[in-house]
Formats: sequence, structure tokens, C-alpha cells
Amino acid sequence: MATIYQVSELAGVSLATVSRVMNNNTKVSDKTRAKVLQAMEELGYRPNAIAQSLASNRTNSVGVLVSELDGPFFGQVMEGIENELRLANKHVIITSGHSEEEKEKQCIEFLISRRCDALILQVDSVSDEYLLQLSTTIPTVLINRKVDAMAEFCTSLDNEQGGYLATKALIDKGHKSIAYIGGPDWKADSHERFVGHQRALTESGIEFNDALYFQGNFKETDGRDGFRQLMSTSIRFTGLACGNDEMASGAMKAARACGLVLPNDLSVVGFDNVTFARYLYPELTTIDNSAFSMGKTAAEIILKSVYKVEDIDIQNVFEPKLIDRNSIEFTPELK
Amino acid sequence: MATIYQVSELAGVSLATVSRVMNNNTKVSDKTRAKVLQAMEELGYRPNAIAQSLASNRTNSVGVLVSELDGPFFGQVMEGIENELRLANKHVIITSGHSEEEKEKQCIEFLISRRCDALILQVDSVSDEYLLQLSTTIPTVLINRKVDAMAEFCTSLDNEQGGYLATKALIDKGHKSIAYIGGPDWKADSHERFVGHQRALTESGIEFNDALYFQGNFKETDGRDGFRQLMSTSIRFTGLACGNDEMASGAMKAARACGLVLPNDLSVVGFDNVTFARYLYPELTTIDNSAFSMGKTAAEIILKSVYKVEDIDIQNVFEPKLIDRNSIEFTPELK
DNA sequence: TTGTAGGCGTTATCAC
DNA sequence: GTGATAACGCCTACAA
Repeated sequence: MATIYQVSELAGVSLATVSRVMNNNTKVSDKTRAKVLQAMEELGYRPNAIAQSLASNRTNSVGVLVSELDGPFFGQVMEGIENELRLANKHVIITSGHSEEEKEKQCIEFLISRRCDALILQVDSVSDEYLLQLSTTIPTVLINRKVDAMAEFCTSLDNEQGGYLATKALIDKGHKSIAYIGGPDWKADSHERFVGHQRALTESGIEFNDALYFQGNFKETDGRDGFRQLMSTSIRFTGLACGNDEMASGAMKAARACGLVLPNDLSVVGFDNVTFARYLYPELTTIDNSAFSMGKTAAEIILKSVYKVEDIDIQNVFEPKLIDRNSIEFTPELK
Repeated sequence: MATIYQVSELAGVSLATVSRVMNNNTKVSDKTRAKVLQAMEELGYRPNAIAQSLASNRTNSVGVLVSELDGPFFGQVMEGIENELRLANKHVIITSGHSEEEKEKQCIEFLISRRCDALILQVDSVSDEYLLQLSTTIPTVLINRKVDAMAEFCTSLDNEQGGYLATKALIDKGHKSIAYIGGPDWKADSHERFVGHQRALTESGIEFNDALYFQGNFKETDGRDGFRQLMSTSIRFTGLACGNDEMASGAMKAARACGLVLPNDLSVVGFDNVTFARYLYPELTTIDNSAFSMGKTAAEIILKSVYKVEDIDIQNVFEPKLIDRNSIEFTPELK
């Protein structure tokens, strides 16, 4: 593979000059530039990014760590990141930590030794303090997580508002007895969604009933288990809000298994607007989590703060919105 | 960030020795090794992968190009690749080409200039010749595609057999009038699936009827359109095989919209066993495409051929298998 | 077993 | 404008 040296020889100029035309840095006469370009063309020259990195102390790469590569959420985030970064000629190194603290830390070490210019992390296992400490070593932006001391480097959703909107959608269709299957309460996002749910209830004068609440772990099976548990009490409900779409899907299956017809007998609302939400039957009404936007924004934050690209407006917190599909029906008479 | 030089100073040895303990290369006395390790620890030394690459002419990175980052197929492939490679301490640089020839070529250029040690490509737009040519420049392995001249560097599924199995599953439940919604016939995989479909028919003495065939483009909307078109003819069918799961989903929705009850009035079988297949209603019976395995295998091929890892058995062609769920019912009497 | 020194392909700082 | 030349941080013969 041709090097800058061979190009300089063929063009009859010095190394430095070749380097200059590559980087459009200092002014180079048009004539010289043409000669160099010509030589590059002839040799099929491709700059060696590695050597550039070593010399310039810039790798033009950003490391990404996500929990799962094949989760429905991740793909959208990734797409948002990659699109944005590629336009700026940066590249993405990707790892996944599977929500295990040790693995996550290992991945981060790995990315650092690769001399990434910055990190984009979507992690739950690692502590706020660790992240804060890390961010003093290398520019770090967080996906779907908010650490106050580094707020400008976080992207997140207003989960409380999302939880509110979801339940509100049910209430607006006349539902008064509404169950909730949530994620783990120690996770900030699921906790907030749950709080939003309660706010919607309160606002409409509906009393929160603990028997209508089930805490799951965001898996489809938790939706199923939650639904069964909810049904096992004597309290009837016509609406069901879920902490995410997976659990909604599980609950819907379980409901049908109980002989319910959806959405007539039970209205369901999810959260995240994951890709498969519109493949469900009935198509799931849910809350858009703007995964793509978060990925895009994370990339923009880095473009702006690390690569000094101007004219970028950053929006750190996203407003959830209701994606209205077919899983909510007007409430039937309570039987 | 500490360099090898500082480590050598603190440890009171030479650069070379430090380098040696890092690479476990030549023998180093235990005493020296301990001193060096100690010094590294103290300084929080992290090897600079960039400098290592430049010096050793090895980046330990493999470039991956896929069509879409957020497709349901991709995540699994990616997970297979990353898992395998990370264990070997290689890393993954990722790009997406969106099925546009120009973009795909750009991505490849990009990965090459990044001096990846090898490439893993999942592409349709680019020609066999181009890939063949490319593989003379850099080790290249193909996902879900077979180019004869580089067969050992391809991973693929026996699509014909898959198409056969899908339709066979329908036939086994008594269906005799079976429609087919396929992908574009110029794509090798969808063509083969279609051929398999026809083989199953022929084998059972069922004549292929062109009016029961619709050619789509693998999108959900094509499934919908295909179903409508199929219904618009006067020929009735009780079974429907689709070229992929997306189209199956579209067709199922369209069928319900026509008032059919699934799977009683219509049995459907998909292809790919995409993540959301089990979220569909009824849960989709389909053909497993072993996306994860293909990714894993692609990584193994590279580990073996580029990084000289021993003891790896490679299986280039995967056998499809039926994932039996709930979307196929025994045939009703033809009305 | 350990040290010396040249090289990997660029960038960047000087001079001219 | 252009050309030497010293970094950048590490690897690897070759010597010792």
C-alpha cells in the first residue's frame, strides 16, 4: 500500500507538502496541489489512519458501549449514532456489556486503550461515581441516563411525563380501573414512569390501588407473570399500562390465553415504541422513547465538545409522545 | 497517559523489556517481570493500541458493514460477531451501507483506510466481481451470501432447503392450496427460497399456480399488498408461505383486515425467525436463519485465517430448521 | 535474559 | 509556499 513518501516522490515534492494537501491546511499552490493529487490517484494512495492518529493524537473514533447488541432498543440508538458520526468522518467502535458491571468496565478499559476520542455509554450496572470519575479521563456521554454533575453529557427521556401520558391515554378513553406492570423500581427510568402513572391517576381523581401494581424486570415473561398475578386478585381492570413494550406483549398474550379479546376486553399501553410494537396484535399504542434521537444527540454532543463542530444545538432531555395505535379501546361497562 | 518509556524508567529496565512483558514474547526473568508489572500498576499504564498497530502492522480490528443497524436480522449477526471477537481481544468497527452501492463502497474504503485486519460484509448491492477483487486486497468474509470463488469465506444458509421446509410444514398439515409471497427474484436468497417452495409442492403432487405467487421486496407493506393481490383472484388458498417474516406479518394483518381468523382460516409460515416473530399473533411459525451463528462463524473464519487461532472448525453453510409455533393450523375444508 | 537502535506512516515545528 | 526534521508510542531484529 502506497505511503505518503512514495506520493511525494512521484509528485516531486516533500512529505510535508503532501501532508498539507491532504489536510487542506496551509495554503498550497494550485499547481503543486494538482501534481500531488495526480500522484495520489496514480498510486491509489489511501492515508493510513493509524499513523495519522499516532502523530496527531486523534483517533477520530468514538467508542460505544451498549447492554445488548440485539435488543430492540439498541439498533435505533446505534443507527442514530453511526449516521451522525459517519457524516463527520468519525468512526464507531462497538462493544456490549450485557448489563454486567465487570464486563462493562472491561469494555470501557478496552475502548480507552484503543484511544477513542470519546465514549458513548448506555449502561445500568455501573455507578454514577464511576461515570463521573471516568468523564474526567475521557469525554463521556450517557444514553438514557441522567447524572446531574454531568448533565450536558447526558441524553434522556422525561420518563415521568411518559408514564403520565401513557396512563392518561387510557383515562381519556374512559378507563377508571387501571393496572400497572412496571420495571424494577430501583432503576431510575422505570421508577419515574411509575410515578408518572400515579400522577395521571391522581389528577383524574382515581385512587392508586397497590393490588393493581406488579413489579417486573422489563422482560416479556414478566408481562405474562404480571398479568396472571393481577388477574388472580378479585379486582377487575379494563386498562393496563406497562413499563415497556416487551412486558406489554407478554401481558397481551397472557390476556388472550385467558380468553380476553383485545382491545375490547382490555386496553393496553406500552412504553418505548420498540420496532416490533407495530407488529403486535393489536398494534400497540405506546410512548415514543426517541432512541434514534438519543443516539443522534449523543453523537452531536461529541461532535460539538470534542471535535469542535460549530452550530449544533443540543437537546439533552427528550419529550415523550404518545404513539396512538390500536391497543386502546373505549372502556366497556364494568361487568 | 503513561508511556512504555516511563514504565521502563520506573522499573529500571529498557523499553524492549517492557514491551516483552506486555507481549509475553521472549522469556523475561520473573524478577524483571514483577518489577515491570509493578511499575505499570503504579503508573496506571495502558498500552497505546494505536502505536502498537503502527509498529506491528496489525490493528486487531475487523471492519463490519451491514445494510441496516436497526433491522431485526442485524442485531443477532452483530452479537455473534462481537462476542467471538472480543474474547480474542479484537475489536469491531461498524458501518452501515443502507443497501446503496455507493455507500457500501464508501464504507469499505473507510474501513480499509482504518487499516482493519479483515472485513465482514453483509451486502447485496455490490457485485460478486467487486467482492472477489476486494478479497485480494484484504481478507473478506461474507455474511448470508455465497460467492463460489471464495466459498471458504462465505457464510450462508441453505435457502432452498429452508423454502422447502416452510412449505412442507404447510403441506404436512393438510394444506393443498398454498400461496407464496416472495422477495425479489434477482436476489439469490429469495430466489432459492422460492425454488424450495416449488420443490415441496412438486414432491407432493401439487401443481404450482402462478396466480398464487406474488413477488415483493421483503417489506411488511409488500406482505400486505401481496395478500390483497392474492385475494383479488378467485382462487382460494388455505396456506401462505412468505419469503421473510416481515412480509408474513404484513400479510397476517391484511388477512385479519379481510375478516379472516388466524390461524383457522389461513395458515402462515415465515422465514428468518426474526426476533419479533414470536411477538406476532399468532406466534409465527418460521424458518430459523441462524443469524447469530453466521455472525459467530464469520468471526471464527477471521480468527482462524487472519489471526491464526488453531482448533476452529468452520461450518460455512447452515441448515435451516423449522421453528414450530402457532401460525399453522390443520387445513379447514375448502369452502 | 536484557539493551540498543532503526522503523512503522503521519503530523507539526521550524527554517528558508 | 515549500522543505527538513523531530516527534508520536511501540515493536523487533541485532548485539551484548
